[in-house]
Amino acid sequence: MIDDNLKTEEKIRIAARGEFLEKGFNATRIRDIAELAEVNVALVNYYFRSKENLFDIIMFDCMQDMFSFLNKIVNNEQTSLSFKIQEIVKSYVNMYKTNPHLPLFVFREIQTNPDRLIRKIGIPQDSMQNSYFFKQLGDHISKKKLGITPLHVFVNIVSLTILPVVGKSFIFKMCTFENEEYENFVNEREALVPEWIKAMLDLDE
Amino acid sequence: MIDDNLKTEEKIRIAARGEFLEKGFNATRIRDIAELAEVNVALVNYYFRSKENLFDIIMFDCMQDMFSFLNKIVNNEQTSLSFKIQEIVKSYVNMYKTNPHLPLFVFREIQTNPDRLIRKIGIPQDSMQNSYFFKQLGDHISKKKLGITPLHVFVNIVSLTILPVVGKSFIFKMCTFENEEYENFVNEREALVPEWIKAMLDLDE
DNA sequence: GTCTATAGACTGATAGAC
DNA sequence: GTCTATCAGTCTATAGAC
Repeated sequence: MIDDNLKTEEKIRIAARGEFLEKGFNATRIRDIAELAEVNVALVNYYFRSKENLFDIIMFDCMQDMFSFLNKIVNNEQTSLSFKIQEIVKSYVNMYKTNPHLPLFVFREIQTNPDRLIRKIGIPQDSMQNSYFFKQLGDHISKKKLGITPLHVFVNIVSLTILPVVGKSFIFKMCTFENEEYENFVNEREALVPEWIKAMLDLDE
Repeated sequence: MIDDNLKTEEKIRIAARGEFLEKGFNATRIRDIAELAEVNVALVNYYFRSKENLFDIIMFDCMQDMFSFLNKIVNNEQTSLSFKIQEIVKSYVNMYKTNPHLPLFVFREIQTNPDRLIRKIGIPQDSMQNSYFFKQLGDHISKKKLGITPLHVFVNIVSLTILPVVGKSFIFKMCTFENEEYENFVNEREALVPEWIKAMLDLDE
């Protein structure tokens, strides 16, 4: 599974990420990480000092994966509203394909231990409300005299895109699905969600 | 916090639910449950035999809370499409107020241990796809010739309503909020989400 | 850097007195 | 039913040999 040619440190990192994302901090054992990485247990502590420290490193990466591209999209002053909407949706659908456990993991861990994360991971507060995207949305909404706020629109985009990922098991519980079918379902939404949002905003182009 | 006049068994049950919902199975310690319930540690095992058994009981209740009202709404042949949409949204917003941790907890635990849950908790498979609600949606969609499926609509309703709950911490990460403000935000959505869904469906009444 | 062996801490569960 | 005391198991972390 994990490439043998990688350095030990990297093998541990990859294995740890897989385990933490799937099981969370408490249910993950250092022994499992070591086994998955095909290295000796003691090496995990040798390279990363403690389980908690290793977790923080993985978590930092995850937060980056979850937020950093978003900041790039929403602060680009060269792109249109509808382009930004498409990009956000596309990015999260893509995340689903490469990292299906990521959003649920991040949601849960922020909630479980918000202090540590806010302290360690430097995502600027208010990064959304001060973004160029929110300014564009605000201008558009007042021009069209719609009875909503930029925040509702943003939350709608995220909701329609991410819930099918974090709530996959919930949906599977009520509807029969093959995994492959579900992939199609999510792919369909990559095109549909921007359409729905644009309709909500009475946005043409 | 927990009423002293309750029977011991009930005090433990309430405390356990609080702990499991907030921290999940692994991060919860029997000792914490006992402390919160203000009873001796040994009594938790006396009444519930094991931590796992206690968890299963709590989980069963949670699944009921999460799914049972939904089945009632979607299989009612007397109510209109738009009424059903409103009811689903209202029920989940209400759940947010009384049980804010419930959806995230359920999502996570179904994913972590899907087998056990499917075995023990008797929610009929396909309950959604065979529901009267899906039939109504299907009829309406083909009448209006819309390019979507009932499942997309249902997922949209759940997404727009539940993501602000499960992803609360995510949203807090990017936007400054007081808890009270956020409650308002969710309340606004209780009226907005049905409007958005109806617009999506080109539904008048 | 990598291994074995083990210390040290924590947790779930129970025996037995009241 | 409730309590104290304790066992048995598991896990992280490290000391020390190679």
